[in-house]
Amino acid sequence: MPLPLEEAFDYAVPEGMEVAAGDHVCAPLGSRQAHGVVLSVSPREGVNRPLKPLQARLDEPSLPPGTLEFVGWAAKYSADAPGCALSIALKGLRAPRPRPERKVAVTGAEPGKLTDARLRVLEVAREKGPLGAAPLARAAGVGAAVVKSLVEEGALHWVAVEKPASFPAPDLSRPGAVLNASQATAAEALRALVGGQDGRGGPTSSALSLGISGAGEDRRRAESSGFAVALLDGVTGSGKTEVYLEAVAAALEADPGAQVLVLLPEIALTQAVLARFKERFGVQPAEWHSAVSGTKRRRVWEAVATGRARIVVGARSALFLPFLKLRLIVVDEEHDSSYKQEEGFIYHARDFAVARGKIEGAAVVLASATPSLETLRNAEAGRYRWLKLGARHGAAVMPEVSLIDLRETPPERGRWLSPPLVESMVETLGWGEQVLLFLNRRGYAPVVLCTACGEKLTAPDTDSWLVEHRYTGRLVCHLTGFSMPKPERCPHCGATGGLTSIGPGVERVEEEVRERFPEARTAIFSSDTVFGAEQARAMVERMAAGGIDVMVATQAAAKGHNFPKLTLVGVVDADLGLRGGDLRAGERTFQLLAQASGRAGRAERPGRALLQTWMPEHSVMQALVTGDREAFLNAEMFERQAAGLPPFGRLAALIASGPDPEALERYVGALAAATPEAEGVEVYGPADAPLGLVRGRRRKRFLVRADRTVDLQGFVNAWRARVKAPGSVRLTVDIDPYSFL
DNA sequence: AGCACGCCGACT
DNA sequence: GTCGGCGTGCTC
Repeated sequence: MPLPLEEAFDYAVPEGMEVAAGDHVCAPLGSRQAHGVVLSVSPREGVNRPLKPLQARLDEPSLPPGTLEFVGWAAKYSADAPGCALSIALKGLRAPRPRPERKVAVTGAEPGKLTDARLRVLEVAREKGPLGAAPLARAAGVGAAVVKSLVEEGALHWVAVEKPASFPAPDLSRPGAVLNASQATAAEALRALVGGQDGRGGPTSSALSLGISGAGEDRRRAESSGFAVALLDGVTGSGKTEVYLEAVAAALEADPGAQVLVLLPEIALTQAVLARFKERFGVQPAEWHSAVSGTKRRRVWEAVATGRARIVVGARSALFLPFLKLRLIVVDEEHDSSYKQEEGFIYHARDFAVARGKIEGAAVVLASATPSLETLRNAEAGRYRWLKLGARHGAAVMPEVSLIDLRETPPERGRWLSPPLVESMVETLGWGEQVLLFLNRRGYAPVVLCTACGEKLTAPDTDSWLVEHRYTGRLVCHLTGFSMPKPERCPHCGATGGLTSIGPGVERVEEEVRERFPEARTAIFSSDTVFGAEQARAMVERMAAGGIDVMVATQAAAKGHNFPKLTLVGVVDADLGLRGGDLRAGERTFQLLAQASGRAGRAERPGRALLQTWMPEHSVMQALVTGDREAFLNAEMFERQAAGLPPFGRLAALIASGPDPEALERYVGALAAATPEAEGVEVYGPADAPLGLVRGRRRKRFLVRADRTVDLQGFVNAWRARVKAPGSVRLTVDIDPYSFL
């Protein structure tokens, strides 16, 4: 059942009902009927307890065996209920069925009187098959009344016609893009990988220690299949997309039933990306992400389950679609942290893509300009094929990156742009070129402080600062979405006029730009100013066409766009991601800044990137300046290895939360006391979670570090089973945590 | 998840 | 004295 139940339930199959694994059924559950999926059917032996009978078999496309296996694996890996994973896989079925169209068709019966008009209608209807009443009348050149009367007299009748789903087959005869030598080599390697001439049976269970082990049959299936993983590693603009499109083509050519999944970070899923697929294969790929809703969602789900949709482009949850014959998964921007689902059923789509590839016997291509340490480690160890793309496509060169030491040249009080950055902006704008100022912070100011009492404003039920948005005049909690108008007086001490905005957000930086450059045309690109793909496209087009001189942007604009006249990227606060000391801070900052810097000078003009920092000697900053990714990664790897942290060790976070502080404290204490002793495992905590209060619930947190050889999920499950949580306390397990909030 | 059961505050 | 609030527990 797609419900948060610990296990699958057993039911009796009533006489005369045929069901098989993967079939959808309706089953009694307590006092109601629930939708479920058959996991397996076996003779009723040794079941003493009475079983309720299934109520009905539902007419829906069955879940293919690979999907079923993947769902089970996913639940085990995430240490969560199987029903939670299943629920994601069935998301497409919860949408309404497309309403069949009402059309008229001939019955064969003669109408009472056969006029010319009637004759024409019947002829058209006979020739063209079922048509809507209005189109039929139009085609026959008669009024609607003629059709209506023919229906009344029984010569025509209404039929329900399913709208034909439009998932036309891709056109594989189209030529691919012209590739440079480096691209061609990589494309060839990928073609071999998915075409099967090479790499069959490649890395198996050792590839990931994702723990797909065991059952002899699975292993045989995986080994005889096309499972193999490749890392497509190339700087921004090196043309990774063209390369993996060749892998897509190869997979589709190799087998007329083959399906391909391309995963993208949600914000990268724009019309522009879909257009590239359309250009390459002549058809629009099936699209799957949170904004695809209603009947469209169901159509895509059904088309995937029946094999009609051959190319699916989607966000992380597309990984749970019921593919019949998945042969290739591409994970673009594999390092992107938005692949980590942090709420509800917790998973990392990149890791799960590799697992699904193994289960389905599909090739997996991970593409990035700044691969994650996890992936690099696998590539270095030879478990993934490592394909490196060389220089940038076309004539452009990488921008020159330099640091602005804020200790030496700080901005004036209340300003955020340092003199050297301003000077460079003057130059760039003087040449008629564009500037992108990058600050990964929405709104006007991240903190509002009362100068009378010193209180920083927070939401009533959550411990994170309220962010001031001047554009809307509201204070917003970016964690929960809570918002309120900016008050006149301090909610804490009641003083008026003491509320001060602390620190910069994109709105405030844009304000400074307007003050300094009154002539410049400015724009803010963030999720608060740009809603949806349509507006994003419009903004990108305006920038590309030169309609904006200075764009101030959050990471919403850090990737994927090509602005030929953009030659200066200024990073307002390069240190931003390094504060807070989480495991991947350095790595993430490097990735983000490398992306942002890579925006400058993509065409024939050389670009510059200026990074404002308080710690220019930090290894992240040095790596960005020297362009020595290798050295930075080596240092980072060394530190992780020494500490036994990912990718050399494994982590799990346990977060207990509840409204009653005492009950929570008692439970967490009992858990701590019950920590199992295990070789190669350390448990830290309980500590107050960094945001101790969220949505009125107190939170406490444990962190488990384990050696790679340890069964981490087994440890966590055994541990939590020792202490029963009171009803009011919830325990969330996050395997491989990314966010440390 | 949904639904029932159960135990405490504002109504007739 | 009852309606209904949601906190708690169960569903093969």
